[in-house]
Amino acid sequence: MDPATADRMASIFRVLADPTRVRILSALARSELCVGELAACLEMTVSAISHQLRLLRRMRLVRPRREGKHVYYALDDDHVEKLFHQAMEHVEEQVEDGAGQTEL
Amino acid sequence: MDPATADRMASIFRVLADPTRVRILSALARSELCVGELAACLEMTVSAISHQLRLLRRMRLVRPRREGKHVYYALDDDHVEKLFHQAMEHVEEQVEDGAGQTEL
DNA sequence: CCTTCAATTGAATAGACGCTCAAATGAAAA
DNA sequence: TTTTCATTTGAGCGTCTATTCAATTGAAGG
Repeated sequence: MDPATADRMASIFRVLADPTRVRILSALARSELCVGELAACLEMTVSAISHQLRLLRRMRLVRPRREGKHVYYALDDDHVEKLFHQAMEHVEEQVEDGAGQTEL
Repeated sequence: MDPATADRMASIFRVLADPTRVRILSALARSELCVGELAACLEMTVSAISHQLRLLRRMRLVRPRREGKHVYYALDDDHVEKLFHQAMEHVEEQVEDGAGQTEL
């Protein structure tokens, strides 16, 4: 695999390599939410969430929709949801095995 | 999703969130290779490769096999190969779309 | 036993990343 | 227009991480 392709691959995974982003996507998988709701839901600052949403927007994983003073976000990528669920199964299997630790 | 689960999910993705590790796994997907061969193949130092292999070993994604003075590595996780290929498709689609940039 | 050589390891460095805080947007309401 | 309020943005900071370099390990061969 050429380095450029490897970079793109890594970029995809890097987006999902952060607990906050994972939780955001997980929450949006249940229902559309605005920034404030997401922040409350994850018990984090609005600013922190907004920063992460910027990344997710840039990667086309979420889509914003303005409604009055609120901006509602929704998932925007089927592939990611698939990746997500497959990783979920992987995690569950690892937990059963007592394999791969959380630490890197 | 609870924070602990999100952490485990993120850990899975973090392993694949590095170009070097992606290239290592990609190379091993074609054939078993020893550390020196991998280093030559990726044009990187043996040390750098070895450090990465340690992570991959710890996560049970690769398996070492000693043969004389050489240590041969092979893939050790079906799930990862699936994740890998799905992400590959995702990358290809994004490239077509001209969507999500490599930059974060 | 001593040498050789592939691989591993540890310390150090440089760069990337996530969060916080404060300031700025911008759309809607008054 | 002016105010309000959700969201966005930029700078700063602490942390994490990938690579390098040097030293070490450990198995095979002389």
